[in-house]
Amino acid sequence: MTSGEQATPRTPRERARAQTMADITRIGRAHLIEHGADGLSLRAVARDLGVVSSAVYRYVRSRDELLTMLVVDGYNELGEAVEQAVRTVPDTDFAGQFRALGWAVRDWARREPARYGLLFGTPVPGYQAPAEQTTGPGTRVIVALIGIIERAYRAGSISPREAPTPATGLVADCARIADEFGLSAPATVLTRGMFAWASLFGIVTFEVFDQYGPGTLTDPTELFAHHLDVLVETMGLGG
Amino acid sequence: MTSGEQATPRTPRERARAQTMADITRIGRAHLIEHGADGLSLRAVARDLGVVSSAVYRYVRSRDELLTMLVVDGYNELGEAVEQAVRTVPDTDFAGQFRALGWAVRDWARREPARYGLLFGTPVPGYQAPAEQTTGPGTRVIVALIGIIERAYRAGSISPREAPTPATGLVADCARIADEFGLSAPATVLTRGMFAWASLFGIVTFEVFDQYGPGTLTDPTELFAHHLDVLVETMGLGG
DNA sequence: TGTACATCAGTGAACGCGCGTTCACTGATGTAC
DNA sequence: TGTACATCAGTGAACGCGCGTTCACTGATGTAC
Repeated sequence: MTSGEQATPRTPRERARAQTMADITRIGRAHLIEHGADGLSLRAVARDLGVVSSAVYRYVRSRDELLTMLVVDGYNELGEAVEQAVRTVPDTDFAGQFRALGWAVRDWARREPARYGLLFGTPVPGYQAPAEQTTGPGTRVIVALIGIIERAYRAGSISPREAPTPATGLVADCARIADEFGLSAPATVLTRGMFAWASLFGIVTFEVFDQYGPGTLTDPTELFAHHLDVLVETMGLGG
Repeated sequence: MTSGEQATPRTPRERARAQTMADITRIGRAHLIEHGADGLSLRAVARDLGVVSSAVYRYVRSRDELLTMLVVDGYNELGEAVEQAVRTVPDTDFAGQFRALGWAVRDWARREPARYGLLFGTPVPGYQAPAEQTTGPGTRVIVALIGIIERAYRAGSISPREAPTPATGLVADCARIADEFGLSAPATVLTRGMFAWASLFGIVTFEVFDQYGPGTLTDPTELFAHHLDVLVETMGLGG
């Protein structure tokens, strides 16, 4: 627990403040869903909160700070969902763990398309998420994915391919990352993990942003399941 | 040539009108780049055009119509770039054609991140691109991709895999699409094409929207090249 | 070739709207003695 | 336990801003005879 944070609110005032903070986040989420990141306005939030617009500044320094709160909130909710999903799969079923991760991302994205868009869609012009607050929550999915790959590799459950060979700079990047996270998996395995990572979000984005075109698919779930199968195969995670 | 269109402007007035239309598109592009889709405003375009705001309504019915113009414009420029790139590769080098397609998409996206975002990023809330105008230009990339796959299949240059097997509904979808476009490639080949399609854009989006995180990669080009290699392998296009 | 009329580009004012943010203030809640 | 002071939530007015869109208009360009 950081010293700046309050464990549990003690006084009524503190409880009220925590409640209002939660309300603001909730209302902000709703506005994000309805009007997108650009349509998110402190005045509108104040209106829904039943309070005069300037009062919101007691809780939030600026519109951008509210946006950051919602970004962090989104990353954490997604991260939670993914970690939770992976945990439900037996320890040695690595393909199953990856599939669970994939489904969790997709489910969350379909449930929360606007918030998914905020995190993985077009950057909001003029807004840059502050790294100190965003990095941790923003890396939970890739950390979970790397965890699966590393455990699978150590268990000998991954079949590395020689081809295609990553370029030398890329191999160096992988070595640095492996060092940083204490990984034993080689570059050929890690680059395929990065491929799976980017592909997964591409596949989810295509579905959530409706890029397949109308009437192309009778059941997008089937296509997603197929894509996951291909990714499992590509990563060499076996069946 | 549709009857409503003008081949070449005959009168000075017509020439001036065509010029102004082109100026509006050009200025709109610039504003899109600087302020995003939400920041695109007719008043600002008018200002840059050196004209009073209401004058723009002589050329464009509404803000949404301008947005549609820019969407179509973007799709066409990307489509042009992709088709052009594919053409430069020898007829029988199907892997090379796919790689050329991939690089063309990436190059355009990196050159035009804001317009790429308009086409493949978060949907603009409250705006729905009209299908009649968008569908044609919007499908040029996937049509080019399907073309490569189909020609490769007919030439026997694609090695189909049995596993993973697409679900029955998905197979039916593929049959319908194959029928519509006169394709002979089976579902197992087509679904991998769809995988490559979505993956490719996911990979490009990750790079353009900066999802890899700062300092992770020394040279993103190497990673992209690697990803393309993996996709070529996944599609069974050989080397 | 000249004239009368129709078409069209662009003007300027106006409508009603929502936004972020600041500031001096009131009144309630919390705390130290 | 009671009082004096400090803290804080929320008010209301104001600032200056930009937006989309409509409308009656002027003056230039195009066209039919």
